[in-house]
Amino acid sequence: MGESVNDDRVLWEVGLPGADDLTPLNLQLIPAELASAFRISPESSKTMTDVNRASQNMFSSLQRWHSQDIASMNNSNFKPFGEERNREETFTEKYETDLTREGSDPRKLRRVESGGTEDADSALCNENCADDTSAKTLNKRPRLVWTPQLHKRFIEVVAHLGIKNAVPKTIMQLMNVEGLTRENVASHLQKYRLYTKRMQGQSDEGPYSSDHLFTSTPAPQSLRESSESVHLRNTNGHIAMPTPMPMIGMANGGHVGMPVGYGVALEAETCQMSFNRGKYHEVFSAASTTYPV
DNA sequence: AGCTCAATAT
DNA sequence: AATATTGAGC
Repeated sequence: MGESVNDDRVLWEVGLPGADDLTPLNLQLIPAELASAFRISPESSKTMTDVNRASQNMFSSLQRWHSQDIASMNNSNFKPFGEERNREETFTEKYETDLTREGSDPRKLRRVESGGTEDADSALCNENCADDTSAKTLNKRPRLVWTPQLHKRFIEVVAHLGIKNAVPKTIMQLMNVEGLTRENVASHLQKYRLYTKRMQGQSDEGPYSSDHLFTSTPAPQSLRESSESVHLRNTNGHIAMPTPMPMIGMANGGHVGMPVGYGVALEAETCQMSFNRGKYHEVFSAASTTYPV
């Protein structure tokens, strides 16, 4: 428990002290008497929320550092997420900071009930909040934007898994994208299957045959009915899909009123992939993966 | 519990 | 148009 913030983001486990061996960070490290004896001004005490937030920040900076290869892997002129660049909060930080509730996967905390904060807010809202129950409390997740980067990883993972094993949960786990839900993947997968089916019927090419988007990426061997992705697994039983990817694809469909910060798929220009007759081409325009009719 | 598919909603 | 949600059947 203590050694990982989230099952999907286990970075290290072996050789590190367990939770029981560590002093909880929300406790004062220096006894009050000792502190005053050395004129150390006491730190403000930390709540679990503070500690969790700090952990999240640390995790995120590690992931940012880690994800530079992802960013540079895409030949594009995208620069790795800059260190000094004003850092966007990750999706997880923004919506799922409360990790204190043990045993519950944070991504399942879809909506949080607000206990009795309807006083001042509801006083301010006069007309259109009757149905909306104060959007703040709903804490709704922005819709996922399947950027080319995300889609590429999706494709890679599906290819790795093979047809039989490419199910939403497994895909989600292998993609290792923070904040990505099974529902996100299921929805995308459904659409993707429809697309591939259409492609099947329309040309001689199967879905995985000549589209270099599908074949260029890692897994030629498992394309055909691989029942084992065992060789991909590491000791955890988790899969060795290396670099965790920060959630960069969240956006609000371009609607107003949403604070900028988590949308922002990389830059104004991103590379859009679209598919025609089993081939793909790249268009520079708005950013999301499309399956043209 | 989870997968898939269709229909529907946003 | 893209994604989410829901519900049914398995």
